[in-house]
Amino acid sequence: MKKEETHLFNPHVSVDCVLMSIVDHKLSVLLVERWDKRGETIGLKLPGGLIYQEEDLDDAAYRILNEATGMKRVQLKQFRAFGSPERTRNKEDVLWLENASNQKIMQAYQETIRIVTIAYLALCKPDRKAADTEYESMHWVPIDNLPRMPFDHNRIVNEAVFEIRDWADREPAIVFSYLPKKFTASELRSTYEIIFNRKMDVRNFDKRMKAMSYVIPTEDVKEGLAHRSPRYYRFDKTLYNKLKIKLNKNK
Amino acid sequence: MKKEETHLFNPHVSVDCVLMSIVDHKLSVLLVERWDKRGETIGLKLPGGLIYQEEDLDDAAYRILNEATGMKRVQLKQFRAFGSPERTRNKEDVLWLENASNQKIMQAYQETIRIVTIAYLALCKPDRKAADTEYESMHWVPIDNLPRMPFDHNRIVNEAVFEIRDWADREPAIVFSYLPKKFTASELRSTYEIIFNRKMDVRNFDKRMKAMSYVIPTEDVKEGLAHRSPRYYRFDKTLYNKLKIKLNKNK
DNA sequence: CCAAAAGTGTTCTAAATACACCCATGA
DNA sequence: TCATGGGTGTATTTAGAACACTTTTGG
Repeated sequence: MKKEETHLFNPHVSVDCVLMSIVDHKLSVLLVERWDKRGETIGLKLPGGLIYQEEDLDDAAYRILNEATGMKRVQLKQFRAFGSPERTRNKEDVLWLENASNQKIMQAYQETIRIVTIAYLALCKPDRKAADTEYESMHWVPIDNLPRMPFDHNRIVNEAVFEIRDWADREPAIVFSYLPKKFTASELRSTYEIIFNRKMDVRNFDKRMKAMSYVIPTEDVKEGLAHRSPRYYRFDKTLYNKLKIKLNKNK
Repeated sequence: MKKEETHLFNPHVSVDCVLMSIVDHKLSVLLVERWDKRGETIGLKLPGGLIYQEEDLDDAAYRILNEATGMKRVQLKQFRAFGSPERTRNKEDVLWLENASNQKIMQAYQETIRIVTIAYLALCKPDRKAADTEYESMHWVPIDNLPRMPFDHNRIVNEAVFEIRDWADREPAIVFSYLPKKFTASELRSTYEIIFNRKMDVRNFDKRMKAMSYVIPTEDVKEGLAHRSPRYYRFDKTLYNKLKIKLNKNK
């Protein structure tokens, strides 16, 4: 990391990012490889790390997101703090963290290691490359096939799955952060089906989609398919935000 | 505090509790007086404090709730972490905290004071007395008349107001943690009206209440009023929980 | 001409809203 | 007997769910 020498880590508070996407029609989470001192891989974990001493939590989340994926303009949502003392009981995890953050974490504690982590959530496109090298190797792992992860990362991901559904209900905009600029009706429907893990009726979904006035049909169609060419739609973020403000006024 | 000598504070993470109730028909927040070293009052703040080194966040929240109000069985919900470095820019606030926690906080930091706080929320009955003496003087303050508070407590309370409405929608049970064991239909309606800050139609609310099968009419009536005696209802928590489990299965 | 997905309406049910009058009680 | 809030039903609108067939296209 470029900033490593000019910033001091706060060894008591970390941020973990649950980046979700859909890969091979499965809701998946971005995990990064973890290495020991000799550069041997020792499993997968959520992208995350200690905050800098002078850094806001949200800023730390965006920094870590960016370091892991190169993404900058994704909408991140803080969804929960995890602070059980049990999180850091595993010495191996802590030793790894010392190594990764180039900092003696043990010394910051008189007695017990204790790190509270703030978990963030985003839905994103899966086709981004890591822009930085801290995480040379990132993997999209389907949520029904997670490895055992360090700290309480398994628990964090499980909670995040519930959270993403809630969030998609309240803020449909986040669904479009997964989709490309132009998408077909069935791509949008399939996205909802995978996030909510249930089939949705084609005609009812079509009605629902028509009710989203910020989903604009274009004149473009997707061609080269072995069936009728579907129309492309686009998400109008400006319109969405205007409507949101209007709705909030009624509250 | 009894435990002060046996537990070590973690000077990097605190918990703040937003306890809400209804006082004089206004949604109100419990604030406690803050004193300087000479015992002079220097304004109001949210009940909150540093976590113990070996204490889970939820446990810390319940401890602080209990110290402030004597309450033990209230349902607390973690709703947000606040971690801007700006929170602790005001030296006076930090000096006060050192005094209140009997601990040199400054020394725990190499450079800048930095405390991340996890905010918790509860709705409760306003008629509890403080069981402990850390907060000798607690005050219910209506949310539309908040004083300027230390750290970012004003912001925390503002966010909490949105949160309590969300929460009451998702978990109607919390509304009954404000009400006494027996309550009339109009007391329940008035509670909703005050939480959501809007009038609700009497007949529609009655229908809605009848749909809450866990709100059980009793044979008791409230007497001594200058009008028809209203029936008392009670909240059946066991039934509520059973129904909740059934509903969750459908998800 | 066949396989595969696109596109399209109606009916039913449930939930939320709007709306007004008589009743029981204590003062 | 009056003032005060208690208690009650219907009609309308809205949102969501169930449900099936024809069209377009490439192979």
